[in-house]
Amino acid sequence: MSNAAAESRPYHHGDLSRALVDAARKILESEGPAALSLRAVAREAGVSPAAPYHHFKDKNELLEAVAHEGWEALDEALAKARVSTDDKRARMSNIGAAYVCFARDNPALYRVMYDRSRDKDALREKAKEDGAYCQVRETINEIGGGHVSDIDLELATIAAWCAGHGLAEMIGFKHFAGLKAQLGGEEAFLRAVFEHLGMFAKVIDRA
Amino acid sequence: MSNAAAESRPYHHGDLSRALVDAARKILESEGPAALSLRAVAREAGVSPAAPYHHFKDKNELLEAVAHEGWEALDEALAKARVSTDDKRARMSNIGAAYVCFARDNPALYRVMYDRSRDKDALREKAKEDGAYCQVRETINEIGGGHVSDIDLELATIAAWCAGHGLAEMIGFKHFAGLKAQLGGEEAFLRAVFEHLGMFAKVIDRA
DNA sequence: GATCAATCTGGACGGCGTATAGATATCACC
DNA sequence: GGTGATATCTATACGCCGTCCAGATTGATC
Repeated sequence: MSNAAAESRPYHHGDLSRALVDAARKILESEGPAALSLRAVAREAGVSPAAPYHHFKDKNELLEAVAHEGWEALDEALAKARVSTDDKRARMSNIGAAYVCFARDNPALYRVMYDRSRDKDALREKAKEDGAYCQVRETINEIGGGHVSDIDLELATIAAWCAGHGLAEMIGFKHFAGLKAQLGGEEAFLRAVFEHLGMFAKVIDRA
Repeated sequence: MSNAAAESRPYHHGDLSRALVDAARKILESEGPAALSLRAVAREAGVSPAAPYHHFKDKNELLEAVAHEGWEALDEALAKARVSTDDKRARMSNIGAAYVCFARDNPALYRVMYDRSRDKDALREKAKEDGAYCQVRETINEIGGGHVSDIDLELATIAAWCAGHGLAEMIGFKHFAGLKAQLGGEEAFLRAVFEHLGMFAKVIDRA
């Protein structure tokens, strides 16, 4: 079932860059980040180890493409959470839960996304303009009724993002298993932690 | 200056495992995590590529030893911050700042520490018993005047840890440079974010 | 239909983690 | 104090990795 294109593939693939990104995501999901070598991706796509170099400068650029799609998927997940309710506070909580659940459900992809960000010392530019980061900021702004100063808005967004990321990285830790059971599941645990963070307390209390 | 032991070293090193860990930390600081290969560590220590295998089962076990020392250093940094003031709330804030500053000042080491934790799906055991994690919990308990329920105490500690870790991972992002300047430095930025987190609001407000 | 650029293959290079066999030093015991 | 067992280190080798290059194959252009 793997190596799908091996039989009777024409010499020119047609859309190899697309196939390579798909192959990379497939390997990422099924075998984890450690198994994600350029050669393995090429194998999965049914081409020689050197073929990817006609579509990506190097391995890093391929991973960048994978990460890019990850950010888009995250944008979508947050957008869905954002329109899930009319209650402003619940909306914020839902976004937080959606963020962490995305990381939990796509751990390898999430890892690649952040590893690429770290190398550039930046969140993806698009996320800042109109993506996930911006959605969080806009939601906080709504909660604050539009009266929040620019600097507070930025700080609150950063605080929310940091809290979400921190929780996302640790949600899988075995250490938390007992607590999750005690609270009635992972989602309940998640919201309890958010509550303890007094998430965005400064902005919310002012609203 | 590197490869210090190359000249006239006896056939038996004396304390190679110690030297290997030191070499690893040196490479980590000067060249970053990507350059940290077992072979490079052996070169730095002046031994053959196979020598480390008499002291560590594999590369992973060497990194585990490096991470272990990292956690000890973090414990120490937090302990120092914890006795820095009598004001309970300021103490919490100082611990948070100390945590993030540790990550900022030892980025490569911090990365190794967490990468090892992730592979085990757990924070280091010792941290949970009497290390950094426990120090945070104890401080939160002090703030709460000892009246905080076990479950709330655990949740608050997790919340604090997640927030600290999230901020630690992002403190270096270029995106924040303008905001840092506007607020008068990194530490001011850091405390502003903490404030927006309404850090440990639930416990603090109950105190 | 000839030419040219794009795409893919095969083979090569050095570096990696790791395994094995053999050399050498240390130490325990007679 | 010699002798052997044992711990430590070296030399060498294997397969995998990322990457590069020369050459084969293809599709597009005139």
